[in-house]
Amino acid sequence: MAHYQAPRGMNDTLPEDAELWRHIRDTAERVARLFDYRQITTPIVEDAGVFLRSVGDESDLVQKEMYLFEDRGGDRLALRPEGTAAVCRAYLEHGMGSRPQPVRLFYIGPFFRYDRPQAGRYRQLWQFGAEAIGSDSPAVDAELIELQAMLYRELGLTDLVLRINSIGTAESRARYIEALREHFWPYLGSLSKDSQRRFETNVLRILDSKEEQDRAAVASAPSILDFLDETDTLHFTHVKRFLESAGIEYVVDPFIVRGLDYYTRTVWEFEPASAAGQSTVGAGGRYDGLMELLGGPATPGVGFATGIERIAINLREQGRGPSAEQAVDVVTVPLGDTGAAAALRVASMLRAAGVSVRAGVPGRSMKAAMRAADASGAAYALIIGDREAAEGVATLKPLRGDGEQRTVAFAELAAAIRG
RNA sequence: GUGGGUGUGGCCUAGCGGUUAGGGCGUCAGGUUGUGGCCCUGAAGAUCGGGGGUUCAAAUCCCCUCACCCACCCCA
Repeated sequence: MAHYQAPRGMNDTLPEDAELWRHIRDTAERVARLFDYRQITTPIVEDAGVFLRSVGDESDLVQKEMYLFEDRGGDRLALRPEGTAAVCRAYLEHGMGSRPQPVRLFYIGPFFRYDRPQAGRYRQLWQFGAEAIGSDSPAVDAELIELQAMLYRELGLTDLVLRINSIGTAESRARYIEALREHFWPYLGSLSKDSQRRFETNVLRILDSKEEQDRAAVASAPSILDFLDETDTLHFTHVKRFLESAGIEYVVDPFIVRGLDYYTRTVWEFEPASAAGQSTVGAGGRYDGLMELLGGPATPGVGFATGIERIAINLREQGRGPSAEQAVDVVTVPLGDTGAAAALRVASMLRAAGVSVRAGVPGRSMKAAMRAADASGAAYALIIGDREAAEGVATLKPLRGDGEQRTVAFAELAAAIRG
């Protein structure tokens, strides 16, 4: 019979990967707390409107990538495709506007996008994200970028390039889009097929076209930075200044655009210097208009999200990450019925004392039991047969390095093992 | 969503029209009496991703399908 497989684009995380994942998550949470960000956990499912209204009806994320379904009560729900809108919904729902501003939050968890899978691109993906809601200060933009940069640095993920841009307000962007249309209009016939389509759907996307034939038209295109109003320009200037004083290297890339409608002003991306394929490791931006889209009062916000799988991929490529899986301290070698019973008691005693113990399977030959103990990587084998059991002792045998085995009373074992 | 590549026991892989589908790693059991790591022996485990077809004969050729991967699209 045909065997079941995990759903397309969704993966099991096996024990050998878990160590790396835990390292990434622990580091992320630690760094977030260093900046006084506190964890928020929202449901994996939201009212579809949370994303439809905020992310933008026209975006690909909503148009073709969102898992939508109706529950038995007829409510229209969505598997969350991203974190920011959900965090903002929670901010409004719980009246966080009356907390000290900005409210600094981080989250980590699975997200869902109905994409065609590829390496580093999955239908269920894990993201770590941080949001600061309630302040439009450029210092907060810089703080988020610094947090994200520190996370990568702490993980040993060098080789990343930070690219930043400002896409202004909805109004200045509208003027820019108009100017882009005018600019590309004369070239339309010579543009690539994709870009001709983008001309209709999303002109901004033409800017990051990889097509050779689009290059000239793109190179001479106007820059969004020339369309920002005075306050947005000033805001961007301050962000850059703060980054400099924080010692964070960046490049301004006026061609960074965003697929989600809610972004305003600052946007940024971290990419491997040797960029290729699904390479963006994390990206963020400011979203001053988002709260109103969700029906709340005008409230500025800024945040980023980073893909755990993509971090893991990059760490593996660079040969970073935790060096070895942690081995158990002790493996018991139970012999005979009385010995097996005693081994169980000793194991629980040791665990209570904080020593990790793998219970050896009774009934095997001693040779097999010792082989298993050795293969486990444990520091000690603890032999408990009928003979030992009768005397209330165990044979403690070091498996690494030299060192003689010795007979130790049950009560002394924990101390003997800890050395 | 578009175009392309790949798919052999848990993992890596040989075979590429007629083989009992071979090997390595791993797993389990042994190598006499309660002691591992090396070595040796043995065992289990594959209808060759799945389904159809061509052929006297298919893991090997063709079609469909599924999954992964690559380039787009898009994004973390």
